[in-house]
Amino acid sequence: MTAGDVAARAGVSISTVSKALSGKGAVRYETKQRILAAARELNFQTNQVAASLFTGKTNTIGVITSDRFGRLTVPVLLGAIEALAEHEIALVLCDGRGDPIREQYFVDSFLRRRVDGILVTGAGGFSRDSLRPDLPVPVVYAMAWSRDDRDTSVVPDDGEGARTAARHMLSTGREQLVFISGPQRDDASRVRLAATEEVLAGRDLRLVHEPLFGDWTERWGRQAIKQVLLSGVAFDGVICASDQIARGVTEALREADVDVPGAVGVIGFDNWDVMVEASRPPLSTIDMSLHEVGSAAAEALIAAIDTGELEPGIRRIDCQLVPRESTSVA
Amino acid sequence: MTAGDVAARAGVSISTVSKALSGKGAVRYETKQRILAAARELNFQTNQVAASLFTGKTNTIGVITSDRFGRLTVPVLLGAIEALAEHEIALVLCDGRGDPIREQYFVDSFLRRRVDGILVTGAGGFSRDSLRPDLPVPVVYAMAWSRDDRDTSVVPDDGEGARTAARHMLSTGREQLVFISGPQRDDASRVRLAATEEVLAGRDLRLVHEPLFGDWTERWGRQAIKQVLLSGVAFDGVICASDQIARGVTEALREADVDVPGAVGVIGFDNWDVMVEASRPPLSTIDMSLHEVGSAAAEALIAAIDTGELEPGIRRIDCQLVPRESTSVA
DNA sequence: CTGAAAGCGCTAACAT
DNA sequence: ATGTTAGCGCTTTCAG
Repeated sequence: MTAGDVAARAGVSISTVSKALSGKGAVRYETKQRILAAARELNFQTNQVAASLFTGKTNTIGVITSDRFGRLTVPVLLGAIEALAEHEIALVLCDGRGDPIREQYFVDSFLRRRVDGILVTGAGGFSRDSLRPDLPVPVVYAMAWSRDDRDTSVVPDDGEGARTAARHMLSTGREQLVFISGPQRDDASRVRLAATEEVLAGRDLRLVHEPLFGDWTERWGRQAIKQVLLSGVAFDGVICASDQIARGVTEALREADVDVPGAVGVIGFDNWDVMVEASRPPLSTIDMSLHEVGSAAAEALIAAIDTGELEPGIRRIDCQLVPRESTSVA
Repeated sequence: MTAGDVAARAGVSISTVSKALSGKGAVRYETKQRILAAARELNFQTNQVAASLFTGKTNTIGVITSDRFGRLTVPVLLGAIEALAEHEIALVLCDGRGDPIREQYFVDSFLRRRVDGILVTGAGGFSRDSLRPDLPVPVVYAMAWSRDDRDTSVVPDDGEGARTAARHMLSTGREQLVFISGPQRDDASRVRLAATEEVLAGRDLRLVHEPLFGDWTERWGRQAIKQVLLSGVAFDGVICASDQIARGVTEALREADVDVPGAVGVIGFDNWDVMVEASRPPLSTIDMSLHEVGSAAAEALIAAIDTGELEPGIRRIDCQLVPRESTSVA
């Protein structure tokens, strides 16, 4: 089933078929109808492989993920898929598992497939090595930014998100704040702490308890807040660097008969539906706009493919405050 | 950068380069080394597009998902990716959103791209319409099975999983069982209930409370078990059709001072780490072997591509009992 | 063992 | 407005 078959059936030449189907050449209306009809009858679908060989464009981009589609990666991917779909660009996916050897292998495979560009996604809150210098196609990093500043990366604006969270606490009248996060070594922890302290400092305030670093788990959230309760320090708000931690905190407070949000407000980070909605009360949180991170990264890639221009540096996407009951005021 | 450049540099013809690089023709050792060296120096990567045009194979399969990479789809996809990667097959992904029009559009796009096969994934526990009759490439359905019995589908063996759960309850000495599930209209609910009742019947037992149907949420789990507690019926085990429900149940029992697993055992379904581990106590559950569902579906597709043979019908993959504290016996 | 030649199915100048 | 032609970069007979 080739354009030749359609041509024969419509009684025209192959190039006329090409013009009619692509809409790019001048073809008489009537002829075009005849060709379209023939194509439909034969169930003809243009062979994109052949077209790509000629044009040099595959309308395909390669995506290499390093964290096995973690919870954060999936929305990013969906945002990218959606943006790409609008440009009729497909995406071939592979799982680098954060292993540079595997990554290089897949990059080669992408190059052989002549993808038009490469998108690299990773877990949030981490930087990563550049994929490879001198790649013949544009590359954009999403979530995990490249440490090479000639590369282009798109990430959520973590710092601003954390500042928004802190401001929200203050604006709901809470000034005795506690900060609980994941591992101290994670960039996300440090950035969010710094942002929190910055906002407090702007009001001549400080955290009432030294920042608590642990894991990104509910269990740690429970444990950390118990520690704070035991310390006896007075507090009326808890800023958590993830929804899982916030849920653990909320649960432990509930069990200690501390009223949330009455006595203590709690805010999380992520807007992860499962955590946020199942929590009692539902959690206020910061949404990282992951979908938009993905679509912005894809748009940048598409633009780079079209124009050859790719602005280097890190682009930060705004986070959104999502207020729910855990910080509401009576 | 083409095979011609490599040929020139190595002082041989293009066809010799092709043979040397593909390893398919007879080339003198020494010549081959020279060609390999030239290719390396020029950073040459075979143009797969051109190769595909000739061979008619793209080593690519199309994946169309209907539930936007839900929690269940991701592991399936990873299983498939892994299996495909071993055969150097790439996967192009698109998101049908369960919309037949979109799906047909993407199928056409796959056909134009000359994918070698199509994998259709969906949410678990549902059947779905066949993609399209008379597709020129093999199609395999994963998780959501096709209602057309000429199609090939791979799904977790839900029924057997539920029977395993019920048997586990009995074997840990619990006979007064309650069953809590999601919506009654979902196949998953009905299959799991039937399986549970079947196992009980085999021991001349029945559920001590009529089965409870609601949503797949923690909230529903809490609410349902409260209802059971209020009814005053004596029970020593709760079979939940999802981990989220099980977590809600466990939480509510804890708050009602019912000891789990001492007084009541609780088992879930899914083995969703976040739910299962954060629960107090950690949940026993049924693992649906999603990774294997994905890899089995991919293997079937690969075999079909190679041989043209695709055994129709529904293949069920075994589920695994994962015992944890919520059903342990002292 | 190596090379010349004929396409794979399409697109885009360039004629007509 | 339509057709002719010359490739895109590769693989694979088929000669030498």
